[in-house]
Amino acid sequence: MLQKKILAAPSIKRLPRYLHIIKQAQMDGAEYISATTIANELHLVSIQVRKDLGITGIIGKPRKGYPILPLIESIERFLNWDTEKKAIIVGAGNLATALTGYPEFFNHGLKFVAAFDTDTKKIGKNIHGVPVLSIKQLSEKVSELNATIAVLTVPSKVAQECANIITKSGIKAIWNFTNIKIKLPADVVSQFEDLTSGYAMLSVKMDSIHND
Amino acid sequence: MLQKKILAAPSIKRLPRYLHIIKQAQMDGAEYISATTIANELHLVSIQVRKDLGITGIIGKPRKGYPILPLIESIERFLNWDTEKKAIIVGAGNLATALTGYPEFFNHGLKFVAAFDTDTKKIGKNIHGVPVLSIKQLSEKVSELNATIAVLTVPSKVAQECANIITKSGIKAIWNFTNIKIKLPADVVSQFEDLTSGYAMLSVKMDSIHND
DNA sequence: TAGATTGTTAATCGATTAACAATC
DNA sequence: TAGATTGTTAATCGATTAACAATC
Repeated sequence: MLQKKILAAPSIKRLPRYLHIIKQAQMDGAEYISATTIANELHLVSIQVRKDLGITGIIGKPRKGYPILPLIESIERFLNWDTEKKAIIVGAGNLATALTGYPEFFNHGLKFVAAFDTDTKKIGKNIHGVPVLSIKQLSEKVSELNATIAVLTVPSKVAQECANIITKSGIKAIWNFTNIKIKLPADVVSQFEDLTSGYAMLSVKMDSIHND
Repeated sequence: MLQKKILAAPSIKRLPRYLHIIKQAQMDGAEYISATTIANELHLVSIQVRKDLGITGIIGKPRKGYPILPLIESIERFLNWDTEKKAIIVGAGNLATALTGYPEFFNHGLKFVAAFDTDTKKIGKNIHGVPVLSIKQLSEKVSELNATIAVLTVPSKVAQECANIITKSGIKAIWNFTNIKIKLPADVVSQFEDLTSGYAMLSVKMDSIHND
């Protein structure tokens, strides 16, 4: 199998933003887009965009830029956004409702197939068409539905406990929205999403303006 | 005024995680906490924690670590989490419901005072005790309520338009949850929160496991 | 005391940016 | 042609990590 090239984490995080700009250009009827155009839109420098897009292997044309169609395909392939991935969401609260209703995920292959909760008031209902089930059914349903990703949106107190249930079910990827760094077996990957870190950044930026 | 020291963005983003661990230790009755303890909990190396905590100016004790009480105070002061900040939320959808109901923000000085929307079905109601008002009232209410932060959770199509309304109201800090890089006057700070970048990271991590 | 831990200075590592020839 | 843009190699910058004396 062809070894996929390695890209630095900051570069990977920028790719979705590039993709968004490129798709907009496509909808505007463009066939090519230059690194300069993308960079200007995102307040970056063009050399950074050029370097990041190097991973795609798509050859740009001098004076025109990159051909949009293969560029989109290549970025989506790199991100594995070209294949459907079935996800469960553990904790059927407000954040789960926000995430299941966010169209960007669905558009990029992430399909929520079930939500799990302990609250009997929630079980049996559904959020954005996703059925809410008892957490006791998790393992059974994961096998049945072939889910490969678990999104964790439970209160932090039960985060580790839920993570254990998830890993027992055979799921190897956890998107963790709790503020707990959960302990996982070595073969399980996870992405820690910390909303308070963004708030910290904003607070510090606000303060620094006054101290210039 | 004493010039506040500058800390790199990655360090600032780690501070909330440290704070969380330190507060847990405090609740467990500890008076001191070492960089080693924090690092182990977060799967980091102790030198990194030590370096980051250097910004606080709190002097640690050899063999014991840092005194918890002043350490917490100092981190909170650095992040400006020790003062109340009034925020409005623009777009009263699912994400707004999740954010206004997230206790971590409230605990760190972020108080939502009003939500704004264009949907007449939402206007007049409230989300987690926060009144939903017409976006037409935004400017007036910002002055009246002394809000200093706007959290932007509207559909991307209207993101720039809403940002314009926000900046006209005099607000100088925008926490942007849309996937649009909005254009802002130079004196307005913003924090761009991109949920798809986390999804990109998770997808790539999942893929790399199989290609080892 | 021995040894765990701190704080600081230096070294390393990795990401960003610069330089520039090649191209259409 | 002139000039905007690419792709690649080299230089710079900044964050992380290492080293180590000081301390309790």
